[in-house]
Amino acid sequence: MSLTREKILELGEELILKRGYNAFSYQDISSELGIKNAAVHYYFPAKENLGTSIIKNNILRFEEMLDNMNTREFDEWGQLEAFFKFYLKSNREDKICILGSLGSEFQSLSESTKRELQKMTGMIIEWLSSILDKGRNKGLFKYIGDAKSRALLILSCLVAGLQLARLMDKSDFKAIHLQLLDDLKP
Amino acid sequence: MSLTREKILELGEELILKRGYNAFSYQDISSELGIKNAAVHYYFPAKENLGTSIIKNNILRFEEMLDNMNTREFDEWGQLEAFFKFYLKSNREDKICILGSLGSEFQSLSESTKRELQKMTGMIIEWLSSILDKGRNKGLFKYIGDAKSRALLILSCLVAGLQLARLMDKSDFKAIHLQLLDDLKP
DNA sequence: GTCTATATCCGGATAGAC
DNA sequence: GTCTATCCGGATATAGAC
Repeated sequence: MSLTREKILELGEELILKRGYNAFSYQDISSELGIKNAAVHYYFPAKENLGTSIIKNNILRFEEMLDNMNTREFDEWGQLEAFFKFYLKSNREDKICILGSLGSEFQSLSESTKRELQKMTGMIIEWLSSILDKGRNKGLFKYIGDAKSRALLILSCLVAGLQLARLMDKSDFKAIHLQLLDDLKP
Repeated sequence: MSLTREKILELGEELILKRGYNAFSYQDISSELGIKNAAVHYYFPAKENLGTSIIKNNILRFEEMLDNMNTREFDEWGQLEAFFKFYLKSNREDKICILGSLGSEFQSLSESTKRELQKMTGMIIEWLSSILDKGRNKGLFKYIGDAKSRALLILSCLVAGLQLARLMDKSDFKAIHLQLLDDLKP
């Protein structure tokens, strides 16, 4: 694993979350890292390769988080809170969620990037549905309707919550976050 | 009011909602309308003028909707449903909400476009808060917490609901929509 | 693995004719 | 109000040297 490659992935992701996929260039990355344009192309021949790799990276980190929570035997509340923590951190750093960022530019993405984004979104919805379901069965959560619909609602709140809060006032995300928690309490 | 100008505004908005602000060019517009690049620049000298004007247009349409609802004396449920209808229509047309589209690319927008977007978002949140508040006082709605937090939550659901539904499955937006309604029922 | 150099193309924008 | 023509800069991408 090359360090430069890691740095490119990290910076590329930051640019997507802060400015958007179509608003950054390889020059933005190379100048920031003190390398040349061509060096970035060495690792990621085309921009779509970089985009797709960034999503793959996010999938890996998501899976690591799940492993970690399984190891530590988090209950469903704990798992949900751990997930929310990512969003709270993003909010602090003026970053939005990658699902919302790339989702907004979806029609302009390459086919491989689209597929990877769909894969990641599907994984998150599936996981969220499952813990909402298990948690309700245990009496930890209370909500109306089926688990998948509730997962979609909660994920939507988080995704656009970051977008709106960055636009208006960061404390708005706190408000949304608290409402989500309160709504789930039995 | 020039017809060409109207067409540019309309098409520009469609491109923002379908592909994203940074993913369309003046060429996209001129070729589609059968005119030349320079003609678009005649109406909107710089792209940021077009972006800002599109938001101003959206604000006007929002105000018209409010007037219309006042004239017809819609109650709070009726007003909320009319608002939701816009989103259901967008979902059908593979468009997302302009707040989410431009919000995702916020950091890359010009200052005037940013300001206009903030203005529009503020107006919507304020209006939504007020009908949620009035409706609850009348016993039409039921929800936990203050009206503004609830408005932020609902708006977030709608905004990212469209993003996620376009990405995954259009019927996902239906599910979110129904959950929102059910949650508000007394 | 990173560089220089370059090719190619595209996007935003303007000047001036009609 | 729309056109032709053009400029400039920037973005993606590649070839080949080191």
